Amino acid sequence: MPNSTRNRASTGNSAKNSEKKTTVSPSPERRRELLSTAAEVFAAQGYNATTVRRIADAAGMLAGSLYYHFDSKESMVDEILSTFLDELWAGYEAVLGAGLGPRETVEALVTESFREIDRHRAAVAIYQKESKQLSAQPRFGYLTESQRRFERAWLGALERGVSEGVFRADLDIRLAYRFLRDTVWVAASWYRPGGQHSPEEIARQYLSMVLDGITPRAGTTTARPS
Amino acid sequence: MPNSTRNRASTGNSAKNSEKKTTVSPSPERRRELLSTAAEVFAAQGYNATTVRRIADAAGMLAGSLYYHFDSKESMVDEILSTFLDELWAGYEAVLGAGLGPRETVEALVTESFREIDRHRAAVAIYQKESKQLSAQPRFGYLTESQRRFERAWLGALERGVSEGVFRADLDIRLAYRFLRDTVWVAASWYRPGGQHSPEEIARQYLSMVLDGITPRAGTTTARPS
DNA sequence: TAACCTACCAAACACTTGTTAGGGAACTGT
DNA sequence: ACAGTTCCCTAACAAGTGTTTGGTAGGTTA
Repeated sequence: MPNSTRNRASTGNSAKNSEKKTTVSPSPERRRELLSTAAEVFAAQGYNATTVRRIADAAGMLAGSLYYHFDSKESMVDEILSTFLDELWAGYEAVLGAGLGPRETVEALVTESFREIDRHRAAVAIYQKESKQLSAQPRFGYLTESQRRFERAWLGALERGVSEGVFRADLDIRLAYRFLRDTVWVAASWYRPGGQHSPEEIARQYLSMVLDGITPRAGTTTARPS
Repeated sequence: MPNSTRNRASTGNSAKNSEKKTTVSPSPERRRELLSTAAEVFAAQGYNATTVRRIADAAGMLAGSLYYHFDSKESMVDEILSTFLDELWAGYEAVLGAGLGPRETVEALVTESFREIDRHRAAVAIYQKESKQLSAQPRFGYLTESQRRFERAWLGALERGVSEGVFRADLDIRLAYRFLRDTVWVAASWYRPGGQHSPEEIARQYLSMVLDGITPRAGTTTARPS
């Protein structure tokens, strides 16, 4: 039995959102508030470990009341993840379409990623932990699709960089891709906004390590005492 | 109400295992078999999302039968994680006690980590995903303790390396630590044993990127066409 | 044959889970 | 004063959860 007529259509699948409802439509502002606290709880406890009542607690209401705003627990993560990915790809496409060189593209992608972590750290953490399980369900197919776009974008920049000589040619490029992708996004698990490092500064440090390594480059003395 | 007298004491807390039971003691071999399949399911579905009946299914028996071998679902992860950490630290301590230089220590730690991922990929994946939540419970306090040992070992090597000049001094060392730690262990999420890369080879590539970066070093021509 | 042990099954238990139905208080516009 | 809308509460539901209890087939030992 489908749900009643009171709820809005989920924004899920990050695409079409068409349904005419004249009966009831809860305010989108409250929706966003609730989604924000839900995302926080999801990120902290994990999706499956989070009960609807816990979210309601954090929001200062009872479990059933959440269903005035949302169809289901599932549609909450759906909306959290899809709105995050929409914003993420808006930023990514801006970078990819700017006609930058491969090295500058990688730099811009990394920086943009850390900005996104700064803005949506809860959503990123959820994406990190649960996307693998969620993407099995057809409803969350856009997660798999996004992952493929991701791979194409990064691999493209890396390959161009290798052929242009700005990246090393002796590396397994697929390994390098996973290396980059992981190092950037795991940061969401420890990053706390308002800390001593701005996202741009973290990006700079990460890029410095990824591009040049953690050992001193030519020109610096490699001391070897004892 | 505590559990009955039939089960063995959990090997958890990775330390003392003292209790005299003369009534019943299931064979340790079968225990290990079951723990292995349980670890596989936990790693694939997530701890909370995994039901006891699913584990029993994968083991070819009924849910209740698992309780002949184990106290609880919790004690299963406990034993999986603690035995993994025991083996891990055996390898780590061997490296740390070998009197290597800072760079060689880092290389050995990374290589050892990938070997551990090869052997215990399921346990590593579980550790990655659930340790944060689990460590909140006092039963899993050894997870937090292990994390601290981890930090000390890595930070120590990095600091020594900086003061000896083999690592760059201009990096936030704490950031570098998290960078190293994460990049190594996330590999468990995509690594499949029996693939085209041996753990040692993956370690070599990772170390090459981490130590020297993904851009060409001095001596190589940095082409810049157009 | 008898006693015993190992390793499982069958069936239920108490509890938690996501979700629904109906109602009501506060505020709005008329 | 009225109806309407928004937002939440109370109370319950069915399904699924981890766990327990008692039983039993098959092997080993005496």
